[in-house]
Parts: sequence; structure tokens; C-alpha cells
Amino acid sequence: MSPRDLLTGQPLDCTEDRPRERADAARNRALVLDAAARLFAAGSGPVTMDRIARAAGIGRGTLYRRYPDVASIAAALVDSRERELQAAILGGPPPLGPGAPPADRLAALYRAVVELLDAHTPIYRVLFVGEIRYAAGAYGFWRLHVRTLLVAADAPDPDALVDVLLAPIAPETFHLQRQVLGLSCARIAAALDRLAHGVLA
Amino acid sequence: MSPRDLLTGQPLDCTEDRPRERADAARNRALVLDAAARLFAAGSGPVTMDRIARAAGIGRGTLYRRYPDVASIAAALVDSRERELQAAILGGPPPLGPGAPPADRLAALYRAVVELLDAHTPIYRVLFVGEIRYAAGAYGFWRLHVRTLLVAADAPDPDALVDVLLAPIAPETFHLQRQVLGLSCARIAAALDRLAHGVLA
DNA sequence: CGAATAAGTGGACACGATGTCCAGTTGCTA
DNA sequence: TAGCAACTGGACATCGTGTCCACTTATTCG
Repeated sequence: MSPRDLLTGQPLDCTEDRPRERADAARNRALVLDAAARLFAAGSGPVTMDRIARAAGIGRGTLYRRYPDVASIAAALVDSRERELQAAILGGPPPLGPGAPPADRLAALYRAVVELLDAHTPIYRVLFVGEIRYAAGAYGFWRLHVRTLLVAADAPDPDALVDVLLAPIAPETFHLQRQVLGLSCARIAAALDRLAHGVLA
Repeated sequence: MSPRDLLTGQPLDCTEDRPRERADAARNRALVLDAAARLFAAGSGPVTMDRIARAAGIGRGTLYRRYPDVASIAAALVDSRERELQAAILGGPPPLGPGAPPADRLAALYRAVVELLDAHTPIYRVLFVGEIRYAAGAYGFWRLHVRTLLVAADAPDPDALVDVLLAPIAPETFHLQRQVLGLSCARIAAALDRLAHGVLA
């Protein structure tokens, strides 16, 4: 693990005696996130560092100071939602939280992720593009969780199965099903439900 | 369907009376495919149109004349292998070909695709990147085939399930399992086998 | 209060890739 | 062997990336 938060790029130890973030920097950060959210929502053309900087009314150098790339900005935008989901998985009510059978918990995770993807499709399509996906914080957490469920269900070779079970919630697949094919979230979740109960029978 | 072959970029009607491809053009095409194969195999840095042109010793304009992008070149490189697989699915011996139960046929498809991905990982990582994947010829064929299997197995909502079942053989997932995690093809195929038999129970 | 200082700022720059265009060349055919 | 059409190759305009550095400003401390 790195000493920095994977999602925000901020040092993890916010309460350290190291000099606090300056007021203008904080203001600019808000401008950046706001502008990026607008650009993602607008969906007109690819969201680039250049566009974000111009939309936020700041220089490129300033943008690069805090965020190394578009993915890190996307991560910051969905940060709070993902923390909520993690909390619900770790300590919320079943079936998402502890207490339900593994297959039901996996299905519940699928349902929650489908909602998340639906609410922030353009962001996740940047955040989880190709390889980056596996480096993103959320994937690591989901992977750990699903692996635990596999072990609890006595499934063979959890290390090989876990990524197979996570593949169907890749943003590319979701986008194809939701936008291109026009499937409802309920139908997608139902298909994933069958997957969960089929494999973790 | 377009009047051109999705894989080779060549007109579909090779025997038409339209002027045949000139000798120098054919030579250059061979040079291009050869150079691209070498670049993909070498694996040193991203394979771009520019590099391919230089490696083949031809100009950029010449390259763009036949191939609009790197993906189309990658498609041409695996064309013959994919045609073989399609033939085996349509008319080969079971379980890949007709005659075996749907779950077995799906598992056999998984096994064959895993082999294909393993033999040409770098090519497929370009060919199936993000959205492009669904536009590539192979995906459409596999999709149709798997949908047929789902219908044959009386699975509910084949249109929602089919992409869920195809997601785990995305090159990104395969790369993670094979290269990053170091799993053997056999283990990956076994996990997919469980998936096939779990869902098409 | 008013320097000193370090963090923050913004735009210029070099680089690399894309896709287009067109003047010149060459293979093919009659 | 002449002419046409296909082919060739490199120049060009465009766009995005990531770095760099001289300048500015918020904060701190004497």
C-alpha cells in the first residue's frame, strides 16, 4: 500500500502536522471536481485534462499538480458513493451486509454495483478503462469481498473464479447492455442474480 | 452488414470483375502484416500505426490506404485462426461442435477461446479494447452462438445473460489472470467450466 | 504589522500519435 | 509503348499528454 489515498490523491494522514492545504488550492480543487462532473454529465466528447482545466478556468499546470490523470479525478468524483457501498458491505443489513448466504450476498453486491454504474456510467467508463480497472481502489475491495464469499461457499479455486465473477460488471459490458441494447437495470441485475446463484449453488 | 469484410478490410466479393489488387499493393500488405506481427510479438511499447509503417518500411499514407486503424490490422492477423474456430463450432466434432449438451458446448467454447487468447494476447488486447470489442467480428459470432446455447438450455432472458457469459473472456480479464496472477490456462478454463455448468445447469 | 518562505499558479514547450491530402510514381492493360 | 488508374510516401494540421519554470499569493513567524 502506498502512503497516499488511491482515490483522492491526498495524503492519508490528514491530521498530520504537515502544512494544511492552502485556501486557493482548496477552492481550485472544488472548481476542478465541479467542472469535471459537469463534463462527464454533459457527455459531449472525451473528458481530457485539457478540457477540465479550461472548464474549471485554471491552468494545466495547476490541474496536474494534484491529479496526475483523468482517472484520478473520476475516482475522486465517486469516492463518497464507493465508501458508502463498502460500509454497507462490511456492516450493513443483509443480504448486502453479513448474515446472508454467500450467493445472496453476491447477488446483492451485483445489484448495488449495477445501480452505481447506472448512476455514473461515464465516470466509470473512464475509471475502469482496461488495465486501470484492477488498480482502482474499488476493484480491490470488491475482489477481496467476493473471494471471501467464494471461500465461505466452499467454491473450488476462488483465486481463479473471483475475476470471472467480477468481469460481468465491467463498465464496457454494462454500457453495452444498458445503452446499446436498452436493457433495464432490473433485467441486468436478474441475469447477474442467476450467475451468482448458479455458480455459488 | 457492410459490403466490406470486417476483418480484412478487403471487399467481400474477391472474384468480382473490379480491378484486382496490384502486385506492389499485395507485397506491401504482406510487409505490413509481417511487421505488425513482429511488433505485437516483441511487446516493446504500444503498437501504433506509425511504428507499423516504419517497421514495414512504407509510408503512413500507404498504410492508411488499406487499414484505417491498428485494430483492423490486429483483426487481419488473427483472421485465419478465428475462421477455424468458427468452422469447428459450426460443423466440428462435439463438444465444441453440435451434438453435446449446451453447458458442455459453452465450456468447450471457453476452452478454445482461452487457448486463442493465450496464443495472441497482445493482439487481442488491441483488438478487443473497450467498445471496439463488440464491433469486432468474432464477438458477434460468439454472441450469436452463446445465445443459441442459452435458448437451447431454456435459460431465462438469453439477451441479458449472453453478454454476462461473454464478459469473463475479455482480454483484460484474461491478462490479469494469466500474466499478473500467473494462473495456468487450465485453471482459468476450469473456472469458466464451472461458470458454464453453473448457469446452464 | 510586514517580511520571509513555501505552496500554488498558469502558460509555454517538446513530444508523440492521429488522420488527411496530394503531387509524384509505378504496375497493369490495350 | 502509351495512358490510366491505383498506389506511394511524406508533409501537414490537429490534438492530447506531461513537464518545466518564472511568477504570484496565502500563511507563518519574528
